[in-house]
Amino acid sequence: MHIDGDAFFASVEIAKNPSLRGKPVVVGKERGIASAFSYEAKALGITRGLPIYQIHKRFPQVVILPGDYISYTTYSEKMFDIVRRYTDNLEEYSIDECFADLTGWDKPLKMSYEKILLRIQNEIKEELDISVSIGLASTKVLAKVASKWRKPGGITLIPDNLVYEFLIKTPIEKIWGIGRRTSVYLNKKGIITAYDLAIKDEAWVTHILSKPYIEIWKELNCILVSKVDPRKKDTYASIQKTRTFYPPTSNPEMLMSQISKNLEGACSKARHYSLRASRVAIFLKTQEFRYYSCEISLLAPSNIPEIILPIVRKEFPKVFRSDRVYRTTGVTLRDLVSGEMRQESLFGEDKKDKKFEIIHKEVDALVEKFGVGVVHLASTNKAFRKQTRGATDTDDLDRNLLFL
DNA sequence: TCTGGGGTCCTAGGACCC
DNA sequence: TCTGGGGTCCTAGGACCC
Repeated sequence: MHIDGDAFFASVEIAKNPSLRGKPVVVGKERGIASAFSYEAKALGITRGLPIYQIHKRFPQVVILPGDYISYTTYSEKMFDIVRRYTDNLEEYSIDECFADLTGWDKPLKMSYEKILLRIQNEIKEELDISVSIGLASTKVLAKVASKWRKPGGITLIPDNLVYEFLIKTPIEKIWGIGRRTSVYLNKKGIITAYDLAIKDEAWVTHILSKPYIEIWKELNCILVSKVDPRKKDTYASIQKTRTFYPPTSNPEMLMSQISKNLEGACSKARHYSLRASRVAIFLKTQEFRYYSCEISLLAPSNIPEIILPIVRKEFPKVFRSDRVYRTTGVTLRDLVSGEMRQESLFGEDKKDKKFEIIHKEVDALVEKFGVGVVHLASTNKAFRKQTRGATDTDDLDRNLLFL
């Protein structure tokens, strides 16, 4: 089974404040683009990623709200708990989607599968006042096709013997895991619908496509590749912080300062989860949306920006060129290891690390209490100043900054 | 669509080793 | 050295997802 919240963020906003029901609602004010919208807003022609200022101008009647991620998380957890009344084998796929394995539960529950889906959908509606669409099939890829079949509020079962009848009506680009690039590629090979792919033989598929797509092909043919995985995800493989700024710039100090801010943010999150990065990647994105990146191995895993920043600064010229104009910077911490640091270093950098660790314990507490940015690296200062419209260099003096 | 932010997984090719 | 064959590790980047 795959459950998908209908216009989830907007639905939660309406559940929180029912006077919004029936109105076009858009969430994403704080990001400057529409990240979710109600069906009424969709009917006006609003699409994902549409800039908020344009929505404001073109559709003044639209209610524009900032995202309230704490509420979304609460609703999400409640939704999953309702599903868990029927099976423990539930995989939380994203904030508004989950997979659950109902195999065999029809007998003990003394209900048909369809009845179970209906019950789940009703309980979510009654208790949370939000609508979901549900799909049921032999594999995750097919269950996703099913849940998308009729939105909002749909329930769709795809038994194995009817799979091809659904796939023949499904354009290949609608399949989970097949994006724009692969669709274009497959179209050129004569594959237009999901059915066209499903009926190819394995030799053809392995010759033409790589591993993830071979798995999709199997799942389209009811061969289960990806099991429902109920393990709660409690850690990260990587932590990324990025920021787009306006206007775009070629100024290396400005860019380094943005990277410094990215790094501080990423390290702060890593410390929160007791994770340390063994590698760190930085990237610059140009006006033309071209990425330039590089990756660096650290001598010892760290989550201390003061330790990592000098290393990053040394690598910065690898990605920077003064004749390019950049709009976004980003930092990714990877190869994260969890737990306390223990390893004694040969050259005693860990002593320095430990000192900063003590400082950061205090700084993290201050940030917790007073908000992001109350204490930050001097190297990040330019990036913070950038946020204030019309700021000038003399603002530094007004801010009465303390330097560590 | 002039396009935000946070993730995951996979592959090609180079460096290096025996 | 004008070089065979097999393997691992690392990095950049592609593609996709929500």
